[in-house]
Amino acid sequence: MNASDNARPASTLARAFEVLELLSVEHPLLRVEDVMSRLGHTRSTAYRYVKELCDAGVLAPSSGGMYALGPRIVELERMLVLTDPLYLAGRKVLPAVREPGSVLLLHNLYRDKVLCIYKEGPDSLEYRGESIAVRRSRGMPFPLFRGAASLAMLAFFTPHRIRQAYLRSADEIAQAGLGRSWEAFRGALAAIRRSGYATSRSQITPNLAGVAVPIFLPGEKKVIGSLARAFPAELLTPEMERACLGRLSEAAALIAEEFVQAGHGA
Amino acid sequence: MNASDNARPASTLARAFEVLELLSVEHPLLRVEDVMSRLGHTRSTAYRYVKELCDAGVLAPSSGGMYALGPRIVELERMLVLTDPLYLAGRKVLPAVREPGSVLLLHNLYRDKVLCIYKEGPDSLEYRGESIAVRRSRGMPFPLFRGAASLAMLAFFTPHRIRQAYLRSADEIAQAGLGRSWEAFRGALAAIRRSGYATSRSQITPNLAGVAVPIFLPGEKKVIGSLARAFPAELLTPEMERACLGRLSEAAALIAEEFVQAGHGA
DNA sequence: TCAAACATCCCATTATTTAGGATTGATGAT
DNA sequence: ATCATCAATCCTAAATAATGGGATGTTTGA
Repeated sequence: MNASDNARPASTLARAFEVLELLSVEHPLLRVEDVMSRLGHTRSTAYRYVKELCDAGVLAPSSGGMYALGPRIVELERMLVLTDPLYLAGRKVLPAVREPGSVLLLHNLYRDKVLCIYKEGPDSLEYRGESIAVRRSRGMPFPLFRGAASLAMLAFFTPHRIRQAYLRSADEIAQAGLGRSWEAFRGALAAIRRSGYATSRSQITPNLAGVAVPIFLPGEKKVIGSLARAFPAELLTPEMERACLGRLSEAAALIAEEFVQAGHGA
Repeated sequence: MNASDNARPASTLARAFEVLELLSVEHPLLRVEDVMSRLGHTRSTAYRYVKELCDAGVLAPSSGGMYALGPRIVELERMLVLTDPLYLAGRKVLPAVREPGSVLLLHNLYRDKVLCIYKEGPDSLEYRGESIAVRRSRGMPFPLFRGAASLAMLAFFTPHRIRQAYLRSADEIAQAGLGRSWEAFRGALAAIRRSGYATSRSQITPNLAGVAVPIFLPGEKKVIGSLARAFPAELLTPEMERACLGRLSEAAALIAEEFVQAGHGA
């Protein structure tokens, strides 16, 4: 859809950060050759980027000319764990409000992605003797258009930003079943806003469903995240949705309250 | 000692990363004003750095013109937890070899700092009814010249790198009690190499002592980290040191073995 | 000792960053 | 609503740093 798709990022910093995008859980090591071929840099430039990222500590030489993520990441993540108001609020509130056997998930916005930042509960749900793994955990990114946790935030974007998102990702939105037209999409989100919560079934993991509510700052207005509960898909009846909603909303309000307090800590 | 201390870093990437250095656990928020005043940038430049770091996801706007660390950090740290061979090796080996009530710590090199990357055991040690907190945990950085975990790595640097470290940090080394001269420092490290392990007492936390061994790649040679055990200072007698050493060395060898396997995983 | 792979250095050319002020955009109080 | 205040972006010529291509060091392992 977009004409200029693989255009060079404008700034040096952005180009350097592209190097980190080459890494993934499946391929945690990279060679300078990769930087050259995949990003179209010359040898000198590739080595310079890699060196500077190493100097910054976000990349580190491994063995045999390979590079991996560096220790600065670990240091920074520790700061985040000790200071991020949303994470701290979740950590404080969720253990107390969680019902035994259930799984609660806290999510964050991340440009046009959604990031899971906290999971409270077991790593799998039991249903009829089967065990369904809840793969989400801190640090996992998700698409903005799939899953209850994402929709609960998306629906409360400003109208302008919703429009932007549609224009950029109409095809992805259609694929996710959110509507094949702007009208349909708009309608789907309006429905979420009216009911105050979002649901999804098997959108990301088969047999797994979710109910999610947005988390607002106490002064109503901006969404700072979403709180979701995971269910075995067959268990999530409309009655269950409503039963669950009250507790989730309460918890979301508590989190928002704690968020404000933690945020003032510095 | 160094003449040109607060010289401008050469590259824009390095300058941009300086912004992240302004953040700490105590001050997790920064204003653009801070970037201007503390790093000596103009308004435009400060805003541009902040914007580009936000675009990269390592910084994120908070409220009221403040900025905090961003979600990309969390995403990257997750990759590290799932792929870092040293961390994975520690996680696999240490729970099994740890004696009840003891605390084992795994450390990493990080340019000229040392980073704790894994703790196995309780958050505090009990001794004579008192509870001594072991503050180390994943992500905490430590100076290269203090603490057993650091010394166990430092001593096995190449002679050239040891010399470099001395030239750059003679004063810090003297303060840490590692010797007031090059000869003394060299001697202290030689002693550690001969015995194969390092100890420290109350160097970082009062009443806390440590014994640490380096972790070598199986093909002898490069240090990839260190394994330490924390003790109440009064408990760490010379006999205890020796008793502890065998177990630590064994564990270090196991970690090295696992490290190689994990490293080949990709 | 040598070869092979890995990494850095060099430097004229080119493209990006920079400063500084004007402009636009958000927020909140009156 | 309207204005005042702060936050953030936009604009330009001049200053500065990034770039590429090849030569040159540096490890590593036979």
